[in-house]
Amino acid sequence: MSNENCVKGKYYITTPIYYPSGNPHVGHCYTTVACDTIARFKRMQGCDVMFLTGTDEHGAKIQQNAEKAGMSPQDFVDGLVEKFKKLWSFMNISYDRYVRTTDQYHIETVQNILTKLHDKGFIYKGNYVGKYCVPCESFWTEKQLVDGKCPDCGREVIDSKEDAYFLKLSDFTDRIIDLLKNTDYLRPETRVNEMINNFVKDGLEDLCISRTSVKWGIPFPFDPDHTVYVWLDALLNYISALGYGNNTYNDFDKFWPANLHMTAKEIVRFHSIVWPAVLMMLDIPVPKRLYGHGWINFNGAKMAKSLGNVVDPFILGERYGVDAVRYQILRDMPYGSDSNFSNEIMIGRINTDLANDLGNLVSRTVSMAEQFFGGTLPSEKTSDPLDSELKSMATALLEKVAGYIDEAQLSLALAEIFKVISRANKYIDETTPWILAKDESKKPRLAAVLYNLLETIRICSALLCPFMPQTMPKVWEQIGAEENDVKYETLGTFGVLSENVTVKKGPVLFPRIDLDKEIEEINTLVDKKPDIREDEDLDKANTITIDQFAEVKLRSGEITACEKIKKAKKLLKLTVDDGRGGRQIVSGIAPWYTPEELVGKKIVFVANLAPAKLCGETSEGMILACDAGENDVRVLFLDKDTPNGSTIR
RNA sequence: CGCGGGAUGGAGCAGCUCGGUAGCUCGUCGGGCUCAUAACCCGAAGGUCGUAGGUUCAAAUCCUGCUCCCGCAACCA
Repeated sequence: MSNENCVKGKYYITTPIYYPSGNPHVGHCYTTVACDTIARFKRMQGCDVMFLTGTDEHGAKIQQNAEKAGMSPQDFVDGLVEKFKKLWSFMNISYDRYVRTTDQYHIETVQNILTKLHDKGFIYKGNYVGKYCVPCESFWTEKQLVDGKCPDCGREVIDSKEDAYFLKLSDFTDRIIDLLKNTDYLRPETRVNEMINNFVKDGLEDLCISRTSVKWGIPFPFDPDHTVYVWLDALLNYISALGYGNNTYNDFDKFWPANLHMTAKEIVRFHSIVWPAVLMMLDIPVPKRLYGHGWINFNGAKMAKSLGNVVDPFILGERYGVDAVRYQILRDMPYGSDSNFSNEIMIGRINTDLANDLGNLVSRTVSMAEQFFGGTLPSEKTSDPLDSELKSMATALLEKVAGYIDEAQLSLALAEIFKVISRANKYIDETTPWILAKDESKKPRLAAVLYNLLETIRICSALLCPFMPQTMPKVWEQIGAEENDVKYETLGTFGVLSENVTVKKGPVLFPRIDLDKEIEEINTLVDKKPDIREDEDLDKANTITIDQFAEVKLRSGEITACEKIKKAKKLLKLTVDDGRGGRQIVSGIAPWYTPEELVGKKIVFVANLAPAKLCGETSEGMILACDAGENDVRVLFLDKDTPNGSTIR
């Protein structure tokens, strides 16, 4: 039953391909660690697993960032890919294949598919009469515009009549609705309504899939002036990496359709609508399951003792151990919704679950076997009714865990395992082995108790191995389990370890962390603020001339009136005396300033900024303010006697 | 009325589909034990289940209004 998901003997699981930007934090690790755990579990079950991850390397942003860094885009992404691979190897990610959208075979596939879709009439050339936002390099339909402005940045959009290619999504509205509503393709179910209500219900719109402004992309084979929209490029990785449309790999027939696409919730839209539609166009079956998980939230947790947060997975892994990090992020992610992360939560998990419950259980069990029997259990054993609950819980565990893993409910799988671990600790209290040890005639009973504990540990640790692949083999060494004792087939059975098993105490598996001490150390780490240097370097690399600076006209002014814009959360509407006729400036400082405290204040503003409309209000200029920490802003105020409208230089 | 999620003992959550003694983890307090990583086991305190109504013999659970939070969207000229 739990094998249903790999009856064919194969299991194909994917992470999204990551868009390499910024420093990786624990959030980035979640999807990948989750997939890794499932992949490892499936391998244990005997499935032929293909676990794919990779990077999404095209697009305007990459191009820009490369330019800023003074590198070619290819060199730039090569460097980033190394970072990712280093992280994955550090986190013990057992991916089978790593796809890059700049790989030749992927490009080949994308171009082949474009030709195919074009031939089939699903791609057509249109005269794009939509709106284009230059800074965002994005096209928008009239419907998408907000107050006639770019919905992404709010700037003016221009009419664009350039040639563009479109993907005929509109033909697939009904089939997509059917897929979302009547199959279990998209999970959790709450996302189904969200997608249908927001994007599908009113009919899908054809998707513009070409860009002429972006050079760093895959050119259309039949029109090389156009490059492919990055999302289409990216989605195709799931089949290009199997060899669809190229000759580099030859695994498509074997592994497609994918068993599970794992993604974070914000990209469910592309995976639940565009991706299946493309597959339908190609007459390829859709994947079996798309799972959109929540996010790891970093500021949701109030920090009781003002512990600074470190979210760099390398630092976390070094301090607490990679397995502990893997455990915590999987353990605390609930089905479908978001989870919180903080160093305190992490330390709590390590101390209670890993150190106190699991680590200590192994430690006390092995230790007793050594003290009472010199490490090797005798054959003669006496059972007792007291054993039955522990035994039945341990033997029933496999099926429960396998079921949860098939549903991608990793936190529940872990909870289930730790229930058994907890039961084992209780069992020790019930059976009081240290008392049995004092009575020579009770030795057979004592041997049985210890054996039952070792068996429970064997089953739990084997099931935990996909979650914590580094530490569990150390457990097996201690409890004297051979390779054959932790095979999947043995995990539903009690009594697999040799009756004369020999244990060997080893080092502490998960050291307890002293919370107060750790807080101090973490805070000194955080206090160093290493970001500043990076900023300076960036500044030095991006110098401007004095003439360029002179183009920005800064002036002084006085706020004569101020009110909140009702529709907006962050906007204040300021009336500013600029020494001339006065002007209106809209500013996003409502979270930090009330209108009352601003009236009468002298400020600095940019006088020659192009006017813009924000939430329906015109803004002629921008007032200067500075970031004052994580989530704080301070406006630059001038002395009261500063004349209005004078030039600042 | 843009879309959606949420409000349950100090913290984080489950229960709500199919109404009927409010459960789990952490924390706190008390006890037990000593094999163990000051770990483990037991017990206790602590909740009028956001608010106001309605349906019902009975509502955390169904219906309606309201308040507040959080995502998305909008938005920091």
